[in-house]
Amino acid sequence: MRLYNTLSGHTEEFTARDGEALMYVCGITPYSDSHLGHAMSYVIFDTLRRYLEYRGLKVKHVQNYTDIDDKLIARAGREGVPMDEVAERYIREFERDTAALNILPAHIYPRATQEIPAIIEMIEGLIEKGYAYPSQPRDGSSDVYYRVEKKADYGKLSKRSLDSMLSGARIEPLEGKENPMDFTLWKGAKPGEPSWDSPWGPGRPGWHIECSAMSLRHLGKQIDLHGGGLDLVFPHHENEIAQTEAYTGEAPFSRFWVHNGFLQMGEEKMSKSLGNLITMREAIDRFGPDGVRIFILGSSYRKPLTYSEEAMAAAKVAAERLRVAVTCEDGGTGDPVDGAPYKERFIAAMEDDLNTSAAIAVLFDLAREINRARDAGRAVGEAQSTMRELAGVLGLRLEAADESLAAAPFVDLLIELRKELREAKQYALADRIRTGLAELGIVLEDGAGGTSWKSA
RNA sequence: GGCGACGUGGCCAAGUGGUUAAGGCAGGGGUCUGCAAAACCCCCAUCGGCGGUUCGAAUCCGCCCGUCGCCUCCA
Repeated sequence: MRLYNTLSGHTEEFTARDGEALMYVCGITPYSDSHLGHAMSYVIFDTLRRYLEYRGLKVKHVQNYTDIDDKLIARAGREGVPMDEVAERYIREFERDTAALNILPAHIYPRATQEIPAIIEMIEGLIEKGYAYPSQPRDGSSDVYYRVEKKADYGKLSKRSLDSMLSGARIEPLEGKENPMDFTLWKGAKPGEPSWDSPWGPGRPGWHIECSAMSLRHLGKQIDLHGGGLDLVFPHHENEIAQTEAYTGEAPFSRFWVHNGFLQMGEEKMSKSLGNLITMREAIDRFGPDGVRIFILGSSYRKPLTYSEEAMAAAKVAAERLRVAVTCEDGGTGDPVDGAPYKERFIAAMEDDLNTSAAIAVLFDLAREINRARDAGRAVGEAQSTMRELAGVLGLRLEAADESLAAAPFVDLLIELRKELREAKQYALADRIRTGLAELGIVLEDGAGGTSWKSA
C-alpha cells in the first residue's frame, strides 16, 4: 500500500523487509483519563494494522507506557499514593476503553520502569561514543544530556535546522548544557522522587530514551514503521532518531514515520493540559464504539478533525445504517448480489494512503445495494458477509448493543401483547406500548417477519 | 520570529488537471405502513477572494483574507 512517510515527505510504497512488519506506536503517559484524541490515534494505527494483516502481512506491534514522568509524580504526590498505583489505574482504564473500541491489543506493552537496565546500557553506549555527556553532579547525582551537534542530520524528521530551533524564542539555555538544544537522557533524582541507581547516581530516564531502548530491545535495530500523533514529530521522534541511530550506527532507525493529525475541540486542540476534553469512556457510552470509529475514520488520518456533538451523533446514526444492512434478513433466492466490485473499491481506497473515508463510502454504497436487492427479493447473504469482512478491517463490529439487555423478556412480552392489540385493531392501545417503550429507549420496528426492537 | 496544515452544499467530509464534484447527517417531496420506524426512489454545492498558467483547474503558480497546529509536557 501507499503510505505517507513524514521522514521523506512523500507517499511511498510500504513493504516490510522480512515479511513481518515491525511497528512501534508511541503509547500514553498514564496520569489521567484518556480522551477522544487518544482514541483517534489508536483507532487509526489499529486500522492500519488491521489492513496490513488483511492483506496478508504479519505485523508485530509494540506500544509503550510511559509510567515515569513529572506529571505522574505530581499526581501521585497530590493523591498521596505511590506513582505505580496511579499508573496502574490509568493503564487499566486505557486497556478497558481501547478494548471497547475494538482496538487490537499490541503484542508487547513495555513500561519505562521495567526497562531501566536497557535504558542505562544505551546511555552508557552513547557516552562512550561521544554522543552524550553527564552534567556536573549535584547532591551526588548527575543529568546526562544528548549532544545534538555531534550528528549532522539532527532535524531531518521535522525538517528544521539547529539554527532555526535556536532562533525560536522558547528555549531557555540550561546551565550545564553545551548546547541549549541538548536534551535529557537521564534525570538526576530530586529528593522524594522515585529513582533508580545508575552510573551517574540515582535518577530516572528522560522521556525520549525509553522509546528508543524499548524499540531496540523488543523489535531490533531497525524497524519498519513508527507511529504517533503529529505533536510527537518534534522533539520526541526527532530525538529518538538521533539517539537510536547514534547508538546502533544504523540508519534509518525506522523506515516509515507515520503521524496522525490532531483532534480539534472547537477552535483549539483537545488536550489534557487545556482541560477541554471528552474522555474515551464518555464518547463510547454516548455514541457507541462503531460511532466513534466512524467519526474518526470518516476523515483523512493526516488532517485535523474537529469534534462536534452533531458530527458524533451523525456518526452514530451512520453506524446504525450499516448495521441494519448487514443484519437484515435475506431477500430470497433471486439473482444474488455480487460484493466483489465493492471489495475491490474498498481495497483500492485503503491502498491509497489509508483512505478510510473513501472506504467507508464504499460500505455505504454496498449497504444501499443490499437493501435495494433485499426489497427486490434477491439473495444478499454473500454480499452481507463481504460487507462484514470489509467493516471488520475498519474494526467495526456492527452488532446490536442490546442483545443481553436484562429487560429483554419483558420487551418481548409487550411486543406479543401489542401484536394481539393490533390484530384486534386496538391501535390506540398498541401505540401506547410503542411510545411508552420509546420513552424508555426501546424502538420497535414492524417488519414483514414480525416486530423487532433495539435500544436507541 | 521560524516551520507546517487547512478553508468543498445547512453540518461533517472525500476528491488534487479532463465524463453528471464520493459518502454520511440534517432538510423537502414520494413509495411502503392502520399510523410510525426501518428501507427504497427523487430533490438539495461549481469548490474562501483576486489574478495567472493551460485547449481545459476545486485540483498547478502568485498575492490577499480567514482558521488551526508545532517550535515547551502532550496521541
